[in-house]
Amino acid sequence: MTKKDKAIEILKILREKFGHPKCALDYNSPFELLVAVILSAQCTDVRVNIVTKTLFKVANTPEDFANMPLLEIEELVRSTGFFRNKAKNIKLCSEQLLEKYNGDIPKSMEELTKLAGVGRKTANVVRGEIWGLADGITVDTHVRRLSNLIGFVNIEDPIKIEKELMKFVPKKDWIDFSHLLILQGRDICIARRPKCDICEIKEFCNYGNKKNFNS
DNA sequence: CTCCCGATAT
DNA sequence: ATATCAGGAG
Repeated sequence: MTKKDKAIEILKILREKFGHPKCALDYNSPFELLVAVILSAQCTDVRVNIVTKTLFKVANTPEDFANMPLLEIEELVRSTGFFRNKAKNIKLCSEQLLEKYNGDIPKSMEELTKLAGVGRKTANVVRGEIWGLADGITVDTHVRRLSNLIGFVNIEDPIKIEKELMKFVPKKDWIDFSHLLILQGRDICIARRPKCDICEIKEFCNYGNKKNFNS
């Protein structure tokens, strides 16, 4: 079975399980999504949503953050971890958006990844969510883990993983592919304790096929 | 490569 | 106690 066939089968099974996948981060504007994704680095979406619920009542535009004292932003985002970096990046990114793009979010990958705190993963998420654009595949910690366990790749670098996945995952499925692997990663293929015994895509997974690492 | 870093599950 | 959570910058 080719990797492409495997990917298509997995997509089919996970679509039946999860339906049409959507971003788990709460937001009401492209800018709010951008901030939420910056905050989501090494932090659960559940935690990010708790923080942004309060944060966006205080500030939810580039102007708001550009004018807010850094220490105040730090306190508001503290519980997401890496809070000094994240606060600094959100403020700097807001200033960059105002200076270069009149407060709007640029569409291109190149422009997005030049913004403070915005790497390839964040840019992929924003582009896919806001405009349905995908000239890349979002590779986060879940996509990386599952791609290796399933046997799609045998590397750890997210950029290289993305390039490999793009070779055989049908382009029309790039956005859903990431969403669905992330959902399966949270639900079943948990890093600490994968529930291979009840995994719906076990038969397509190198790891789950070898042995039943259950409960 | 290292550093950033709090909350949570195990 | 320790690994892990929708990573990015220097």
